[in-house]
Amino acid sequence: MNQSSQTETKRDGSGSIVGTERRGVIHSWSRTLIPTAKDAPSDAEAPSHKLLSRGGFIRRVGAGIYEYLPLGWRVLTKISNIVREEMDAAGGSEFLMPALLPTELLKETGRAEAYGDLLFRFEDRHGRDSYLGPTHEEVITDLMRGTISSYKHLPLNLYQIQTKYRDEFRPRAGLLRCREFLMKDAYSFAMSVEGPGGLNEQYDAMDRAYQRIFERCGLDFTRVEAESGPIGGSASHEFMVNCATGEDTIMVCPKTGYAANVEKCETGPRKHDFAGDPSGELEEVHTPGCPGIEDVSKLMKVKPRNMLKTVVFKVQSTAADLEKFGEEWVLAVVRGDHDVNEGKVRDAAGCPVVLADAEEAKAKGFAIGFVSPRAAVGKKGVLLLVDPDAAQGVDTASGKPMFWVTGADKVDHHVKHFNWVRDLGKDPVEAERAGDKFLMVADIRNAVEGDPSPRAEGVALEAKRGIEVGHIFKLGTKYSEAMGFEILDEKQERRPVIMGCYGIGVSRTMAACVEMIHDENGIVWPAPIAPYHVILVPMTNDAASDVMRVACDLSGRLARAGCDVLVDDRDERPGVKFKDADLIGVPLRIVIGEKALAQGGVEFKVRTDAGKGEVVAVDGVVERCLAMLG
RNA sequence: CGGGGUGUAGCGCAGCUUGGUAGCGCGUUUGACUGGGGGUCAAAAGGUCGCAGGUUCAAAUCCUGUCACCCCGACCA
Repeated sequence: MNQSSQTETKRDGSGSIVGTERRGVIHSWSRTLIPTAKDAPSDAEAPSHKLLSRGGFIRRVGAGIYEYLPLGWRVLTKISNIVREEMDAAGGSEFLMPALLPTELLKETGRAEAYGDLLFRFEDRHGRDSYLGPTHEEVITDLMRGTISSYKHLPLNLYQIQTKYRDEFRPRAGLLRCREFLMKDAYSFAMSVEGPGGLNEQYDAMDRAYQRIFERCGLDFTRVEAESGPIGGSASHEFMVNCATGEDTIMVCPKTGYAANVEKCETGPRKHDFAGDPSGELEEVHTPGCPGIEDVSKLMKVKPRNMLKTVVFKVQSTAADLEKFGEEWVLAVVRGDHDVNEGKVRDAAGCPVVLADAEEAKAKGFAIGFVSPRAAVGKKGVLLLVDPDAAQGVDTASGKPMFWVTGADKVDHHVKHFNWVRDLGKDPVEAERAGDKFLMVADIRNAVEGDPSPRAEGVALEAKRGIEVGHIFKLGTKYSEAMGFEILDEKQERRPVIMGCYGIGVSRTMAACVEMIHDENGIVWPAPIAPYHVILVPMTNDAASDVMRVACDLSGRLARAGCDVLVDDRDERPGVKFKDADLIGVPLRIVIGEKALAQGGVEFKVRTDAGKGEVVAVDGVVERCLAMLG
């Protein structure tokens, strides 16, 4: 086998094994597998799922598991190759790690627990605990600590394109949320954050590479600031394909271009004022079995925006930290129609926090589900954090006293007419003025549409939907410290290596592209990732005909010019071929029929144009294609 | 994990209430006619009705269990 492949290399017409110009492929529809269908499987809902299924790109094997048929694989290969080129250009080296891994690897970072049920775990026949990799930080850190021993080996950036596994509770939307999916993951290693070869430089290089990758793929995308999430680390950006059907919400400042996901998005300054007269006598209401805002809202017929939501956090830190911070609990208060943001609570409190364990909080005297801001007063070591929109004594819209409903601090009860000054247990206006360190007003909620932009005064944030296709993180030393990946620097000091990690959901990108752009006839591929650039539709498949001769000649010329060509040589009626050509979304269609051919022409049509297309001289059509494909 | 739903031919579905010969459309095969946006006619192939028990002379249909899958929610690099 080796021998024959060597021979073939020599037969390559170029006589060289490097630097040859790319030659396109020519495939016949009848000699590949493109099972198009009129009906999508009944479980397909998302447009990308329906169209990729109907077009014969993918086929479902099990929940969240898909076969990539030739058409689908061609698209994935094209995306992968763009990713490869840009990663290599940015200094990355491709390699491959296993997907099947011993769970032992996760011991040092504790991520088997952190991932929980999302991790595909099982025992092999010898009883060894194993898992299928959802990501590979531990694996590569383990590799590197056994391989790299000097700062002279750094900086480095390694990447792989590989199948990943996540045991999603609910896979959905076809390729958009799978249990098995194709992903590119890259990892960078550096000795410093700043300076040449440092993390920041590597991160910026990846940032630029990602922008080029998604531009080259022909995607309309937004780069947003993001929370780094469970992977950990210090800075992070997401690349979102702009698409109204996207699962993720991003916030955009229309003036400055600032963009962030809802979790990360800052808000501009918002005014607050606790002062204001009570809207009425404090009144207790029986709300049995209604700990949630929505239930209470329905039961009491009160709008969520008139309710105060109080969420109990526990400070998560060492005894020494406790001494320093002097607080053990954090009560975060936001308006009922807003969501508390844990990251912002952490930043405002100045220490790590976790959502309190219900039992533990109850033991401390918090009536979980029925807590009010008053619960913070009179207890030792409880910080009261209030979002500006909740810290209002007057309803700014009407000018009337603000009507608040909040918990009654006992199970199954809420109160009406809560007033900050009268009912808190201490005067918040006075407390603020005196610099009370157990009362703070700060932005602690997720941004919503209409919030003031943090970057431009008087400009409101807009909400947009997107599909996350890329994510880059500055990891820092999280993994190298946990796993003892330290090497000597030029001063002979042992230091943990500084890491970054960079992911692209390759299979998700394919689906996101279909979500982003399609029409009632089918998929519309951007040329760089289309499975074929041109589909030739001969109106007869009689091999001896002029039509077929021209089809052969044209496909050869197109391929030599670098176009991937699909020849629809099926014995089907024209209507069927046209419908299928539109469905699979090939950017250019050339119909070769006797009538036009008699005048030396063929019909040239761009996928998104209506009608038959335009008659172009056979001799000029290759150039025309190349011009259109840019 | 909570709520709802579905498993019948490759795909989409009917039949189940009221037990008795397994059906329709698309697709597939053969033949003829056709031939520029999913054609027409004729013939044919293809199903242990998710699986396992039970009731019954008889189960796709009723009962019990089980598995799988989907939708909404919760969760989510």
